[in-house]
Amino acid sequence: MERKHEVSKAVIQRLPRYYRNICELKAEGVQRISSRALAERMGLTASQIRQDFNCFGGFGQQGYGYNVEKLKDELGTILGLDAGRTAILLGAGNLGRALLNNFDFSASGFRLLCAFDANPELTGKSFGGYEVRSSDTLDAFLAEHKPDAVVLTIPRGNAPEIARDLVEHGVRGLWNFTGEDLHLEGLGIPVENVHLSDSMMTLCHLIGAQH
Amino acid sequence: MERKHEVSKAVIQRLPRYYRNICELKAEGVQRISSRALAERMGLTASQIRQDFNCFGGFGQQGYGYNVEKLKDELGTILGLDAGRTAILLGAGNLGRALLNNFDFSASGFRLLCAFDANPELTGKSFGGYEVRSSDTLDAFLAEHKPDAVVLTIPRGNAPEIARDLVEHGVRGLWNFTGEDLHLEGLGIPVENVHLSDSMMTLCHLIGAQH
DNA sequence: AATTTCTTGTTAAAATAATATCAATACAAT
DNA sequence: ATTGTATTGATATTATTTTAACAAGAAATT
Repeated sequence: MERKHEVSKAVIQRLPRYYRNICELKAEGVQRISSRALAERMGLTASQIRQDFNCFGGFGQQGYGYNVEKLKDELGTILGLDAGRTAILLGAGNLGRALLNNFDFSASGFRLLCAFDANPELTGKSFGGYEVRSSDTLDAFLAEHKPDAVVLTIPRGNAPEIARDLVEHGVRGLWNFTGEDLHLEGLGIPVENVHLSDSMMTLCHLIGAQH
Repeated sequence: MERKHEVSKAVIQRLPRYYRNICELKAEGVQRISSRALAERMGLTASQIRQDFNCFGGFGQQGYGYNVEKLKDELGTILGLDAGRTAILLGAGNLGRALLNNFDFSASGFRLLCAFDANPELTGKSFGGYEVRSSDTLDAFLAEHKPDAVVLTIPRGNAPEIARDLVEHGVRGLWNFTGEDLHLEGLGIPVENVHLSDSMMTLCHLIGAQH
């Protein structure tokens, strides 16, 4: 369960995909699976799967494979999905509201507390069951509820300053949709910079690179 | 300009980020930039940037650096943004409509032609200026307009069958939001499987791994 | 109970990716 | 013009990641 050295970013980024596939297997009623079968399903090598899992201590059994139920729990714990983390959303524009209305935060390990927006017309309204509050009340809220993460859906521009301010108020992670890459690793604060267009551009390139 | 060997996936996936930063530099009025300055800005090493660019033939100049305008054009061409690719969107549910209304397809190299949905109530309506047509007319449309890519925003379930069918009708790439990973590399068809939740789960883990 | 078949965890090897180094050369300054 | 400075592209080195190999051990079979 305890990691020996530091686990590489490459491994970490494969964890959600493992988790997804294991959840699917469980839903399909599968009770056990071998690294080989999982590899075939996911398009990886069995070796890589075993080595990845072993970064966190082996939870398989020789001659048997991996118990799906146990594996799901282990991966969930490693991902911290059961750690009861909380988050708020900052910026209830089009993108922010789309997330509020449609994204399942709890499935990603976060309880979303509420949203904030500077536009007074939005104050008091709700989207997806989440209340939008005035940005004026943000600092007080942070001090009182100490959310772990902030979903940044504000327009770009002063995102870096706002991010720094949030971190100074105790925020421990950012899910950044502003389009402006934020780098707070120096402060030890993880940031996930989301750029939907990147994958579409990659696709554009790969279509051209065909044949 | 011509690549020597096969360019690795790691390099390809950095291209959109390079392109973004170069666009920002151009917007800032910067006319030239050295690999060192760009590295500092992006949090990479100068060596990596030079090696990445050189995968496609060096477009820098010794003692000078890279001309921002030229670099933008080169990266744009490599990404195929100027190749005039076309796409359609399949599935005008919440997510599909959010994309139609808000996503800038042209900035990612695609001209979106229209959307399709099986729900007759949506037929004829428009979102973000894109018309929703009946799924019944899809095959005829594919045959006539031969779009390069399909944005898959249908519910999961029969996504694999639909994907295969699209490919048989000439579609050359998929931007897949169904939640079910598709693997058509065997057919030589690139697929970008999008899982927004993956980055949020990664963040959840990283917050727990702090200190 | 003995034997065979699986399958893991671990170690070793190979492949890949990132970084450092440096000669070549363009620009800038004098 | 000459010298000094800056910076690339290429090569070499180092680090990381992936894959392969295999002993150890569990389950299934006879």
